[in-house]
Amino acid sequence: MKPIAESTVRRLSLYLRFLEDYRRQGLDTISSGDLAALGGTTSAQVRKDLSFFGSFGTRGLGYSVAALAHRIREILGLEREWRVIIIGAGKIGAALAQYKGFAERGFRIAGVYDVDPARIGQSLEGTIVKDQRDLDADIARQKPDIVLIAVPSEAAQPLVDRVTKAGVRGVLNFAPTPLHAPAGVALRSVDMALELEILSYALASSKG
Amino acid sequence: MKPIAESTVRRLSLYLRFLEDYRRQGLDTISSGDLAALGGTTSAQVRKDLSFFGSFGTRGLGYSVAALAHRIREILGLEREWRVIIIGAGKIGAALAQYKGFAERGFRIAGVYDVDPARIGQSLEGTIVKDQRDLDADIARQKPDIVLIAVPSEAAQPLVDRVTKAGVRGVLNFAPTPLHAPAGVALRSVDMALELEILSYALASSKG
DNA sequence: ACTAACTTGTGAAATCATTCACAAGCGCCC
DNA sequence: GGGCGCTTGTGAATGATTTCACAAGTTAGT
Repeated sequence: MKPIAESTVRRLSLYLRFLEDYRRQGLDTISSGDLAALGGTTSAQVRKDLSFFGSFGTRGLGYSVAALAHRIREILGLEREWRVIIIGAGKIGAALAQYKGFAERGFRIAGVYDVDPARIGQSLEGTIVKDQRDLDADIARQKPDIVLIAVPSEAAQPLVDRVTKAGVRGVLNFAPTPLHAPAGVALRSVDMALELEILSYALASSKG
Repeated sequence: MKPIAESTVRRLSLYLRFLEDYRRQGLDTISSGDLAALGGTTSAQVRKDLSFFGSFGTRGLGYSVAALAHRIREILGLEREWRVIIIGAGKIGAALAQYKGFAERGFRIAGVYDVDPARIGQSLEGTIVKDQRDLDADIARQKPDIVLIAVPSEAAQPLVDRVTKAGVRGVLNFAPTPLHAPAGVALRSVDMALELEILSYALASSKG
C-alpha cells in the first residue's frame, strides 16, 4: 500500500472524533461536507483522505456514522489496546499518567518510571512510580508498544536508545529537544515551547 | 512580505536551539550542513528557510552563531517578552504553569485561572490561581498576548470566544478538541491523544 | 418510472514544499 | 596575488498535497 501522508492520518483522527460526536447525538449518516465543516477543511479533502483506504460512502447520502467510525478505528489501529509506559514522573509525566483521554482511546498506562528516589513508590492515580533501573527487565517482560518520554532534554536521547534497543517501536517525546530513532521505530515529539514560538512568530509578523 | 510556511517557522525555531547549543560550546560559526545534520534535514532546506528573510551567511565560512541566533529571535518575535495566561489549573494547567522552558524563552506566566473553588488560591510555583470570574477584567487590564487553554474539551470553545472578544490574539489549546477562532487570531492546538493515534497508525500499518 | 436534489469517488489541474545544481563569494595557504 | 577548498544563495526541477470539476450513483417525491 502506498504510504499515507501524516497530514491525512491526523485528519482521519479528527474525523473519528466528529463521528463519535455525531453518534452521541444519535445521527446515522454524515456527509463529507459536514466532516469538512467540523474540521475546518473542504469536502474534497475529506473524500480524498478516505479514498486512500477504499470507498465506503453512499452517493447521495453520505457515510454511515457507525461504519465509518469503525473503519477509521481499524485504519488507525485503535481496535486493539496499546500498552504505554511513561518515563519521568515530574510535572509533565504525572499529568500524562493521569490524563483521562488516553484510556478512552485504548492507550493503557502500564507503568511510570523515574530515577528520583523521592518519586519512586509514589502513587499517580493508581499507578505506582517504579525505579527506572527496572525498565529494561519490565520492557522485556511486558513488551510495551509505546514509550512516553517526559524527562529533561539531556536524558531523552539515551532513553530512546535504551528502549528501542529493548524492542520498543513507538516513542512519543515531550522533552523540548529533537530526538533520533533507528529506522523501523516511530518517533514523534510534542514540543510545547516550540508551539509557543510559532504563535510568537504569528503575532510578531502580523502586528509588526 | 510573502507568507512563510509553518514548517519553515518550526524549523527556524529548531535552528535557534542548535545555535544556542553551539554558542554554549563556544563555537563562532556554523554551516547550513551542520544545522541540517542536527535537525534531520538537508543543507539546501536550511539555506532556503533562511533565504526567505534575507541573506546573512558568509560564503565559504557559514553563519555567525551569534548573529544568526539574534536574527532568528527577531524573526520569531522572541526579542520581546510575551505575557501568557493559563486557563485551567488541573494537571495539565499546573504542569504548564511550572514548566521552566517557557520562562527561558521569554514567555512570562502572568496568571493562572480556574473555576474550581478548591483550586483558587492555591500556589503554583509562585503564581496564585485566580478565580476565572476575574478573567475579563484582568485581560482588559494586563493585555496578555497569549492564552493557554487547559480545560476540559467542552469548556474550551466558549473560552476561546471569550478571550478573543476581550482582545487576545494568540491561543494555544491543550484540550483534545479542534477549536475555531476569528480571523486575525492565531490559534494552535497541542493534542496529545492525537499524537498517540498517529503513532498507533504508524505501528499498526507497519506490523500489519 | 421519471425527475430533482444530493453526494460520492476520482482523474486532472493547481498550488505548495523540497531538493537539485551551480555560479559566485570568501578565507586560507603558499 | 593566485589557486584551492569550502559554503552560500537561488533559479529550476521535482515531488507532494490540495483543490477543482464532473460523471455516476442514490434517495425521495410525484
